[in-house]
Amino acid sequence: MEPKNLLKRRVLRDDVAEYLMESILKGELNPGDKIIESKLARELSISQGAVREAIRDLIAQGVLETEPYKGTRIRTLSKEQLNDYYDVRTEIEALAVRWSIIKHQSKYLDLNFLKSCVDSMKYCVDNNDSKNMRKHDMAFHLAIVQAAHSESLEKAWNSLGNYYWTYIAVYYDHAASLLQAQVVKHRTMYDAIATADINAYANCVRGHYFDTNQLFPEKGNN
Amino acid sequence: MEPKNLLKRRVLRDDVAEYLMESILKGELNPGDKIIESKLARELSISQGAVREAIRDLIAQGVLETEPYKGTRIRTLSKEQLNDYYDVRTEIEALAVRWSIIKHQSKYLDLNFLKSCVDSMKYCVDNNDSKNMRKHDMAFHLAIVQAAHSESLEKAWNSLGNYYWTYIAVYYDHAASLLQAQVVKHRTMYDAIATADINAYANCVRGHYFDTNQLFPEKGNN
DNA sequence: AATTCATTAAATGTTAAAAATTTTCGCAAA
DNA sequence: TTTGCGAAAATTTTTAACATTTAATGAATT
Repeated sequence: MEPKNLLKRRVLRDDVAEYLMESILKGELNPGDKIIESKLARELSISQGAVREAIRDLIAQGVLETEPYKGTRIRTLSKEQLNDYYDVRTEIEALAVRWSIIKHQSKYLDLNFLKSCVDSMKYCVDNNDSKNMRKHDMAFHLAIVQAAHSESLEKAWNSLGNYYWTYIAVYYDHAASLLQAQVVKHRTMYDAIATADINAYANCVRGHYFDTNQLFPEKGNN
Repeated sequence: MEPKNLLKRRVLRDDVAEYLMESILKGELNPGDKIIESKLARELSISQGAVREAIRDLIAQGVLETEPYKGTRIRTLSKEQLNDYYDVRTEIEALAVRWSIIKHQSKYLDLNFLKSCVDSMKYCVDNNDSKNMRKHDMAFHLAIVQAAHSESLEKAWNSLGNYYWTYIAVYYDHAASLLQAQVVKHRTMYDAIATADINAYANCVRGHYFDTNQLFPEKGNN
């Protein structure tokens, strides 16, 4: 047995970061919006320092962006940047599948869990619960990345701000038909992994482009 | 013309982070060593808050690691972790070369600069200047990653803490013969890129393992 | 009308000190 | 010798106040 840290101590910055993420995911905060340290600190009845630390962490996760003395904003990506993001994420996940199969003989690949994720996604779509749908979506992809059993690969993947962007994409475009298509696509991914067909997985996961013009209609600056 | 930020404002945390990196690179701080905020703050005659922010940034870059209320240490990697790190880095750089050639027709690939990096590396090796040798080494690899013209890919690459680990590997093993071999290897990489031979590059850059048992001899805890 | 320049308010960066937690160390008991 | 307890010291976390910078406003000037 590995002596893992079962219970991690939580510090204030973790709560703030979580609160911010929730606000974003609930749509209360949108890409481009400014985050004012002092205001947020007052709102949560804590000090400015804790907020600053949370902000710094979210910047590292690719969710926020900042410039000295200018303030912090929720990161916005142009359509080119968003497609670039998906390209990189796709390559990393494809690599994860390859390694999980080739390097570790699928030792860390929990097919049952992956299947349950897809099933849950379908359930959520049928019940129009797009929020939880995204959670299962993320769980699916995270499980794949972790199956590669590579700390560095997981680090690289996390630096992309997946949790955020995966949500954003759906937030702006939650047509039921598209969600259904997502489920189908994930089922295909699952099949590819289950049969250890690395090429099939790569092909499936690639070419996953959004009509980002539709996602981010041009609008005035704040 | 793109309205880029030519001059970025510097804040204290940047100076602190730089100071810490220098200390590490000079060998004054070693993997596993603890960093005490209050002591460092006194040493630099600044407040503890600024140190904390710098630490948070270096954690994101994979250089430091921390646990709530327990403090911060310079990250140590087991030999398995170090090899894993190189595996991931290698894949990302190979991908960068592929994209720089296929997606952008080598538009952002500055062959002259790459060549100058290799030449500088050779010069440093001949003059036994391993420190600057590493700088040119890093410049070489960074240029390759940037040639892919992918913001997300560069982000992922940066999250690995390359600057730090590249140095560490050499710090512990600076046999001249090994440095010479490094130059040869980089020349081979350059040739592969110059002739747009993606496979050759991938083959060359792969299998770049260190004898990490030698690099990190077992020793007692601090 | 457009531009420059002081003034001012708001936000970020920085410092310093209090509060909370962990670590250390002495000492008694098994 | 080892183990366990408790107080003191060291360190991290959190707070609160202060300093600096930016952005906006408006008067003065060209």
